[in-house]
Amino acid sequence: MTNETDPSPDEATAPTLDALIGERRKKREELAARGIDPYPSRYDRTALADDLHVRHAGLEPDTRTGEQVKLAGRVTAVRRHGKLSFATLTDSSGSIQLLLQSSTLGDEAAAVLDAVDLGDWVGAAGEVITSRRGELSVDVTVLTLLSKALRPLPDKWHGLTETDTRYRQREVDLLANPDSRRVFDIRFKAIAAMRRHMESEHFVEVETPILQPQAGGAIARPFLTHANALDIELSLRIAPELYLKRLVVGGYERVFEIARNFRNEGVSTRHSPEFTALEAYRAFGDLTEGMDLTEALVVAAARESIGRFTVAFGDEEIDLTPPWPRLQLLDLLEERLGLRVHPTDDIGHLREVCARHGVTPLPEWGPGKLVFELYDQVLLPELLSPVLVCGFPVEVSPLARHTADDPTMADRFELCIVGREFANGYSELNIPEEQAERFEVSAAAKARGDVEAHPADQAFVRSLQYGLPPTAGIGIGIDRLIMLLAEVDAIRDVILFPMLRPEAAD
RNA sequence: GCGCCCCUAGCUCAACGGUGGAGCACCGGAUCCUUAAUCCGGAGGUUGGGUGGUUCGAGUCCCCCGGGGCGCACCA
Repeated sequence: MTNETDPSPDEATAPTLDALIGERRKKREELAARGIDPYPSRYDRTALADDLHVRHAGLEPDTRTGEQVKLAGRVTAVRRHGKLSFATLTDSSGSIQLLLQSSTLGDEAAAVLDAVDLGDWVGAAGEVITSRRGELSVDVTVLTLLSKALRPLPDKWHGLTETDTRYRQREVDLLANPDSRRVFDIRFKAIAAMRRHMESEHFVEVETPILQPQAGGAIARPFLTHANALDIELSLRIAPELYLKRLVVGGYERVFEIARNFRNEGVSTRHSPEFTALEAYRAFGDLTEGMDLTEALVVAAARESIGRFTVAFGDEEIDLTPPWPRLQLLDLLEERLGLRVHPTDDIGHLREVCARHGVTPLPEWGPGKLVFELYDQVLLPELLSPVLVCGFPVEVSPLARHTADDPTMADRFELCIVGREFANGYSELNIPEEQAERFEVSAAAKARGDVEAHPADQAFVRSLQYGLPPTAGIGIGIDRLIMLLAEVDAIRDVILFPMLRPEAAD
């Protein structure tokens, strides 16, 4: 059975990665053999790296502060010089240099230093000093291993570039690539800022169903799933809108949800099947309050995530400083096209205008959709600075209230920046009969095979019959907003764990 | 869905169709103020997978499969 040419697993033909992991495992066992626990249960840190830089800025070289601190973080660099070593410790706040002298280090700490690898979590206790070259450091007397990293980290200088691995192993991306960390810091600061703003405006943050019997509130294809207990088909929500408005009916006059939405559609640089939107509803308001709130939220997000109101977009510099112009869609189109269009225009004429501007009309498009497409394909891409575009055709706004003096137009706005839509809002349609009629129209389209037509939602219509007060509603695309603020051009770069095909089993 | 491109050591990258290399990381040694430390030595490879094809010869050219990226279409 034994074949002499077959290498045994222990020999040097084992894969290199296994060898590297084996090396680190060996060091861990050696420490354990000396009675050092490689996985202690806790460490009482007293300072963060960045605190020390702030508190001890501008010290002369070779200063001893007398301040004793205990730091904890990952070892991200080691420079050994015989009896003197330097290491870089990185924690959530930043990095600081550790200075380790064999003369002042205890036996145990010296053993830890010998066995420490890049990526290990350590605790470092000692005095805050500056080195002879003037770098703020901690003169370590006790070095404690907090957790051994068995797998080697990516290149300390080049980091991790392969996008596949960056997305699949985001934790490695985050610890190896400072820019990745920067993007997500912006994301979560911006979301926190928006949440604080909503709270200061007395909005209540609520949770509505993600698993819904019928996905509504937007025009999109849902993901489908099955509930075993009830033996029913369910959809993952495409928007929280209908449930949030039902809460306004129920007396929550100001509600919002930071909602993960799911749309079973194309994946691209700007589309993720799973994305986040902030939706908010404010009773007694109309379009004006919706625009005020949208502007305030984006401004708060920018101020508290990046600390400025200018962002780069390609070669352009975009200024987000409020107030933003609020302009009528039909006026903007008139200016851009050189003629005034309206949903009551002859459909043949509108098709011709579309064709003239490079918009190919589909046969099922009504006049409102034609006007909307002129906006979407011709006007929108040219709106680089923030603009609140007001007044959209009712035909493409099935949940919005129609304008007082024009039944074919809705009191709806979109926020446009860098040629993209960032937010959408309207005065909510609260007349039950009118909502029911609009549902009938779209349900008929659905019955004809339009998979994206909005389904009729009787529970929602019944809710409106109890009375929805005049209400302003908005939705802000969080992922795209973060892309704008962080100046990245792939939506996957602002989503921690984007949807990918499963890794191969091997 | 369609088109184009990418996949080489743990990481970052080289290699005209002609013996698969380097830097970092790793291992051994030297080094008491370094900071992408340095110096000496060493080890590390099924070139994403294919007992598919062409060729005297394939990491390289062709085909199939897998994964990813970008562009177009749908969508926010």
